[in-house]
Amino acid sequence: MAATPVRQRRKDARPQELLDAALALFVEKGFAATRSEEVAARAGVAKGTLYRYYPSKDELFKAVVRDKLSVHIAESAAQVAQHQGPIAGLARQMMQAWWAKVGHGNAGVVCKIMMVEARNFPELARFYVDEVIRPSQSLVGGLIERGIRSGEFRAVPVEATVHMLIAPMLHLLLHEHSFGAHGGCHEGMSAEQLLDAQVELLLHGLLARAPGT
Amino acid sequence: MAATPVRQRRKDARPQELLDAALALFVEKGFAATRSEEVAARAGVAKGTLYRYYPSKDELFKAVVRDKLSVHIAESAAQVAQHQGPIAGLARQMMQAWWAKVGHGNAGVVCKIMMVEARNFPELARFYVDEVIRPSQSLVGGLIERGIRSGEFRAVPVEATVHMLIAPMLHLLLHEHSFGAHGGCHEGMSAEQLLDAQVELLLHGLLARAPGT
Amino acid sequence: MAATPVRQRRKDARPQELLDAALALFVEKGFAATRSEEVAARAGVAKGTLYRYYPSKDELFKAVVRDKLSVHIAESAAQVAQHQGPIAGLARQMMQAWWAKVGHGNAGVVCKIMMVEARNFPELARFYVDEVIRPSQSLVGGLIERGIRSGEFRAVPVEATVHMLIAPMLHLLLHEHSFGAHGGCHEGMSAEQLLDAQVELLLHGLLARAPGT
Amino acid sequence: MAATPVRQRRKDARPQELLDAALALFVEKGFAATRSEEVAARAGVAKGTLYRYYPSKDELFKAVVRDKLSVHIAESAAQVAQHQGPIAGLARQMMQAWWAKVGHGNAGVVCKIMMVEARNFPELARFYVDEVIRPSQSLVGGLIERGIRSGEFRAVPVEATVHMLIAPMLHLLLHEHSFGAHGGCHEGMSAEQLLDAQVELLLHGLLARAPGT
DNA sequence: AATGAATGAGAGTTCATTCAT
DNA sequence: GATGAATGAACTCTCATTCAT
Repeated sequence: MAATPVRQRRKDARPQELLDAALALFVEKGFAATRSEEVAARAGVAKGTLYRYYPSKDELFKAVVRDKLSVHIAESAAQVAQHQGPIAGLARQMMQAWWAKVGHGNAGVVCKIMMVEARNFPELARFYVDEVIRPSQSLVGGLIERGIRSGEFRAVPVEATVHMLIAPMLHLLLHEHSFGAHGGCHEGMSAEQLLDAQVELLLHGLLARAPGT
Repeated sequence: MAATPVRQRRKDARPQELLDAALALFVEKGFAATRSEEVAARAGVAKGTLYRYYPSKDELFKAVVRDKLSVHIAESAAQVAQHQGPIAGLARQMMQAWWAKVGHGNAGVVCKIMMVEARNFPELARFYVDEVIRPSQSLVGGLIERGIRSGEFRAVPVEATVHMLIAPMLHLLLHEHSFGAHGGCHEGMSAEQLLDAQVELLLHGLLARAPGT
Repeated sequence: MAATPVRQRRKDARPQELLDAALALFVEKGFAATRSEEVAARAGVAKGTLYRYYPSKDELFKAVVRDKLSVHIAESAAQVAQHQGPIAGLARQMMQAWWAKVGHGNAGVVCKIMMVEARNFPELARFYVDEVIRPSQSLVGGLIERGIRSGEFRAVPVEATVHMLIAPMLHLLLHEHSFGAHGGCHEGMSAEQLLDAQVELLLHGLLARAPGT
Repeated sequence: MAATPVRQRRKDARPQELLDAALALFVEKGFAATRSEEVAARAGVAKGTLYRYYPSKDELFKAVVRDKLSVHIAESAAQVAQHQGPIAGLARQMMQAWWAKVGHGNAGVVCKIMMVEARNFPELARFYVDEVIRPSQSLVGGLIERGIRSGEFRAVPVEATVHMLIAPMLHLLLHEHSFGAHGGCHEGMSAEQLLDAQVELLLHGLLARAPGT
C-alpha cells in the first residue's frame, strides 16, 4: 500500500527540522528571546504543530542540546587513540580541529547556551557534565599524561593544565557568541590566529625543553 | 521586641541594599528571570521604591556592574601603575587578588551573567564591553608590554597573551557558576590551587629564560 | 439553552466588535481612562485577543477614527464631486447628513475625544489632523470656492468661512457630549433645529443676493 | 508680637501660587498628563505640601476652575448694560474683547479643559453650566433680542444665533489648545483675523439690511 | 494531524497618595 | 508645618500554552 510518501517523509523529518530551526534561533537571539512561534515558523509549520512534537519550550531546548552535542563527543576520542608520535603536534592539531568543527560552528553555540542556561535546567546540566565535560577532560588529561610519561612534557599538574588547554577555546567561544557582535574584544586577529598563538604559548610552557624554539 | 516597622526612611542605605539584593537574585536566577519586584522585596522595600533609585531594570544592572566590578578594575590599575620590579610577580599577585575579590565572591557572577545575557540585551553588552572588558584588556595588555620591553618576557603576541591570562579565570568562573552546582569538573583541587598552577604554567611559557625552574 | 461557549473563533467579526467596544468606552470614559482590558472584555474576548488585532492602544484608536470618521469624509467628498447646480443646497444637505450620520451618533464622539486628548497624545493628534481635519477643511473649502467662482457666493475669505461652517457643528457636538448630560444649554430646540437655523443664517450671509428671502 | 511676616505671607499666598502653577501645567499638558509633583515643584513647594492645601488632584482641578473663571463672568454683563447705540458694533467689540481677555489667555484654557474633563467631573460641569455657560448665553441672547426689537437685526431665531456667535470662538479656542501645536488648521491667518472675518460674515447674515456693506 | 485564534498570568513601569522624619 | 521617601494599585503589552475548527 503506497501511502503518500512525500507527506510521510516531511512528517518524519519534522522533529529534526524543528531542532535545527530552534538551534539557529537560539544562536541568533538566545533562549529566552526566542519565541516558540518563531521556531515553528522557521521550520515551516504552525505554532500549534511545534507543541505536538515538544510539549514545552524547555523540552525543546533539552532536545536541541542532546541532538547537537551527542555527535561530536566520540570522534575526538577515536582520533587520540590512533595517534602515534609526539603529543605536542597532536594537541596543536586537536585544538585546531575542535575550533573548526565545534567552536566555530553551531555546535559551539550549544556549549555557550548550555553555560548560559545551566542554572535554569539542572537536569540538563547534569547530562552535559556527564556526556560532554567529563569525557573531554579525561581525553585531554590522558593526552597530557602520555606526554609527561614519555618525557615530552614537564611534570605539570595534569588537572590544571587540562583547564589551561580548554579555557582559551571556551573563552573565545563565549566572546564570539556573546560580545562578538558588539566589537571591542580582539580586533586585530582572527579567532584562528588567536588560538594558534595561544597553543604555541602553552606548549612553550609545557615542553620539557623546547628543542627548536 | 518591636516588630520591624512597616515603613522606614533610609535613603542612604537603600541604594547599596538594592544593589546587593539585585546581585544576589541575578546570581540565583539570571537577569532576565529576575523580576524587579523581587529585587525590591529582597531589599525590604516595595516595588515603587526600587524605581526611585534606579529608573529601570537596565540601569539597575549597570549600577550593579559599576558597584561590583568597575571598582576592582580601577584598584588594579592603580596597583599596576605603582608597581616596580619584575612583572611576573605582579601578574601572579593580581590574578590571585582578582580571584579572591571578584571571582570567588558574588561579584564574579556579574561576569557570568553578562555572558549569559549579552545577546538578549545588546545595550547592556555594549556598556559592559566599554566599562569592563576593554579596561581589563588594556590593563593586562599594558602589563605584558612592559614585561616584553624590559626583556623579562619573550616577544609574544600581546593580544593573544591577554586572552591566555584572562581566559582561565573566566573559565573557572563559568564552571563555578554554571556547572559548579552539579559537580564533576575539577574535583581534586580548589579553585585557588588550579589558578596558581595555571599562572605558573603561563609564566613558564612567557618568561624569556626561566631562571630557577 | 446552551450557555455561551467559553472560547469562540470568530476572526472576521472580531475587528468590528472591538472597534465598537472601543468607541463605546471612549465615549463613556475618554481615551486615557479606558483600559485596554475593558475594551476586550466588552467585546467579549480576553485581553490578549485585542492585541492580536490591534498592536497597541494607539493603533486601536486610529482604527476607530478610520472606521467611524474617515468613511464619512470619503462619502461626502464623492457626493460633492458628483453634485451639479447651486452650492447652497448641497451645503445644507451635507451639514444635515453629517449631523445625522456623525454628530448625532457615537461617531461624533471621536471628534470630541480627539479634542480632549490631543495634548496628551501628540502622535494621535497628528494622525487626526492628517486623516480628518485637513480633508474636511479642504472639502468644505472647495465647496465655498466653487460657490464664489460661480458667482453664487460673495467673495468671502475662504478659510474663515470654512471655520464658520464647521464650528457650529463641532460646538453642538461638544455640548452634547460634554455638558449635554448636565442640561442647561439649548433647552427649547433640538440639535437638528439649531443646526438648520444656523445654516440658514450662514447662507444668508454668504449668498451674493438672497433670491427669495 | 511681630511674627515672621515673610514666611507668613508666603504661606497665605500658597493656595494661589498652587492654583497658578496648576493652571499653567494643565494648559501645557492637560489634566491627566500633569503630575501632582510637577504642580508642587512649579509652585516652589514639595509634593506633600500640595496635599495640605488640596486633598487630591481632583480637588485641585476644581479649585482651579472656580478660581480662574469666576472673575470674567460679570465684567461683560456690565459692559452690555451700559452700551448705547447699534448692537452690531457692540457685538463686534465684545467678541474681540472676549478673545483678547479670555480666549487668548489662560482663562480660555479653563474653558477648553472644562469641556475635556466635564465627563469626569459632573459636579464641576454643573457648576460650569450655571456659572459660565448660562450667563454667557443669556448675555448674548439679550443682545440679539435688543437688535431685533430695534429693527437692526432680522427676526432670526435667537437661540440658534447665540450658538452661532459663540461657536466660532470656542472652536478657535479648542483648536488653539488642541491641535494648535500640531499645525494644519488655519495656516495663513491669525486667530484675530479669523475671528474678524467670522464676525463680519455673521453680521452680514444678521443685519436687516446691510446699510453700507 | 495541523492550524492559528484565543487565552491569561505576568512583566516593567508610573504616579497619586501616605506618613515617618 | 513641610518634606520627600515609600507605597502599591493600575496600566500597557508579551508570549507560552491551549483548544475549537
